[in-house]
Amino acid sequence: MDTVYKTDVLPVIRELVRAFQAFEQYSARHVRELGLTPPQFDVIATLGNTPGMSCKELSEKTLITKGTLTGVIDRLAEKGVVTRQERPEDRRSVFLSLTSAGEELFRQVFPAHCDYMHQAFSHCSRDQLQLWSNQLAGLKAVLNQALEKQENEST
Amino acid sequence: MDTVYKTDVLPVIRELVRAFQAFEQYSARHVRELGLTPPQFDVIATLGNTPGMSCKELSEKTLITKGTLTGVIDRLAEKGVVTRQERPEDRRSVFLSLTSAGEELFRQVFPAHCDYMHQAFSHCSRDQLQLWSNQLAGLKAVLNQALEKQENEST
DNA sequence: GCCATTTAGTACTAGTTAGAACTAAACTAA
DNA sequence: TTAGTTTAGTTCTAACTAGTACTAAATGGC
Repeated sequence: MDTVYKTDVLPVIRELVRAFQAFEQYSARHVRELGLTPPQFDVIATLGNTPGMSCKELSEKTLITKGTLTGVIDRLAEKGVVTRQERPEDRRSVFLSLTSAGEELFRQVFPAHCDYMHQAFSHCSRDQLQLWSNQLAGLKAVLNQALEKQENEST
Repeated sequence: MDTVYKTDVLPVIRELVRAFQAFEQYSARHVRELGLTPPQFDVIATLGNTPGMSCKELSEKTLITKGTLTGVIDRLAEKGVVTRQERPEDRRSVFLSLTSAGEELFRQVFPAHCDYMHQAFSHCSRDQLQLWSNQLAGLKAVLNQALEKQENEST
């Protein structure tokens, strides 16, 4: 194992942040044209093609924290695309699902956005895409490991 | 060039978002312990070791939009770590720089955070870090190219 | 059964975000 | 010069964000 110098770490971070921000800008532009915010799209995409799920489960899948999710769901409920239902088996929990208008919206918006994202990568080879997803998975794992270690140390 | 299927694109995006969020969480935890928010740290790190710069230049380097930057600078000015000065040669522009307290803070906080980030990658080889930064630069370039194309089409 | 703890979701705060409208200053072309 | 345009920064709005505190319900140990 070679020694890691600080000059090697900063470029990784800089490029990660820059790549993410480029993705965010490109993606958000289209999502906003569709009349949604990125977190709202995220929720609709996650609830689509499922019977529904709890707030907690949705939070884990979208990586939106529960405090934030309350507000996002509020606004989607106002638009009439998501409903909250009580769950008799656990009365603390809320069952979230798309309304029929929500399903309709999902069918419109989700494939359109996938196509849009797909366009950005139309000139990339499958091998390149494979390499990116593998390398990013590795980077993610390293960071999550560091995060876990940090969490254990702080207790 | 192989045909790119949609199933190849989504994993790249998912892993990019997950990797970025893992970084954000890990990094922000330390920044908050230092009494700063991530954008505030970003500004101090960018102004450190420079004579200062305009709002526009700072905005370009940190990727914080000008509207947001006004508020971030307001709060840093209240803390007494950043100052706004007029520029005689262009009275529309503002010259931002660290105060001596700001310089002091920079010298404390910047190396500490670099060390902290460095820890996360202590078990990675230099080759791995090189590969990540190269691959991320490539991914960023593809996304920025798509973004530019989009901007030209919408005019 | 009862108390302590955990869990699910909401409420609240300070700060960040993008985008659009706005003000003032600088530039540019006729 | 003078009108039109561009540029720098601020202001404003709606929405998101993490973190913390809170309420109510469920669970676990005794």
